[in-house]
Amino acid sequence: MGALKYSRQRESIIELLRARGDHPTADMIYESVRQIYPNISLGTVYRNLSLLVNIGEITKISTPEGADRFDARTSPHNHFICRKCHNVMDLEMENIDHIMEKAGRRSPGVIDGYTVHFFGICKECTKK
Amino acid sequence: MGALKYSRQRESIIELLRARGDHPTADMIYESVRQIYPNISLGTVYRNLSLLVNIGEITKISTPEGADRFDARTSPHNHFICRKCHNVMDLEMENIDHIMEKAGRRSPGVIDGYTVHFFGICKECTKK
DNA sequence: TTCGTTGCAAATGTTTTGCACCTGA
DNA sequence: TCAGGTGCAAAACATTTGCAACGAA
Repeated sequence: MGALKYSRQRESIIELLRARGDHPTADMIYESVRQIYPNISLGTVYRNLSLLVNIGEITKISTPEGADRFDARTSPHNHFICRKCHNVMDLEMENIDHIMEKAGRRSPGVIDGYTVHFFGICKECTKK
Repeated sequence: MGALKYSRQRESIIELLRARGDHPTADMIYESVRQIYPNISLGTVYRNLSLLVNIGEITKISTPEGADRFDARTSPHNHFICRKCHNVMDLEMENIDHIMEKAGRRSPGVIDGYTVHFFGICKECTKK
């Protein structure tokens, strides 16, 4: 593949993702960026998101419900997913990288990473 | 919702899932069950899988690549996912439920479960 | 000029659903 | 009998891709 070239669309996507601290879907990002570049297409959003994930600039979060989420925070951290509203939230907790070593002992392959999703009902949904 | 009624299709799906120890997609299950009930439809497979997941008879595994996988093994265990062939494999390892307590301390909601996916290259793919 | 990028639309892959008929209890 | 289950096909989603035009280097 060739060298990356600047694109205001891509820049805008990554900036937006950094500005909002949450974990929007491609479509949510599309709707947001559209307020600045009304002509941007959903395809461009998907193309750039996938490119940014590939170069490690952002992270993709796949959940059992609905579309994939994207995260500008690349430092390792875990997520809480609400079973009711399906929102994905950051989870501040001490490092648990030791589980990788435990998993590696009888693993069917060499482990180079992991993701943990914690499930439950979020505070907002508990109120209702 | 009303009471469950016996159906040979559902029975066949769950038996098949228990027989093969792997984690097939809905379509793989469809193709397998079709050898016994050639008239079964993909819709029926999806409907039953989702029903079985809801009553806790089986488990659904969502991965970043491709269709969801299904697992007849309901006792808690973790999975290894190959970044190359995207196969999902069981991972025998000591219990790490303690991470739930750690996560719960500053969680944005009450945690009632979690899933861990370990990533890497499986033994088969390493050979190639 | 070159080649990555974009907008648009069509295509793909996965999963859900409406409906008329079938079947277990 | 009758509510749940099924097959079929269409619909609903989420995501990818072909292509001609555009734009950064």
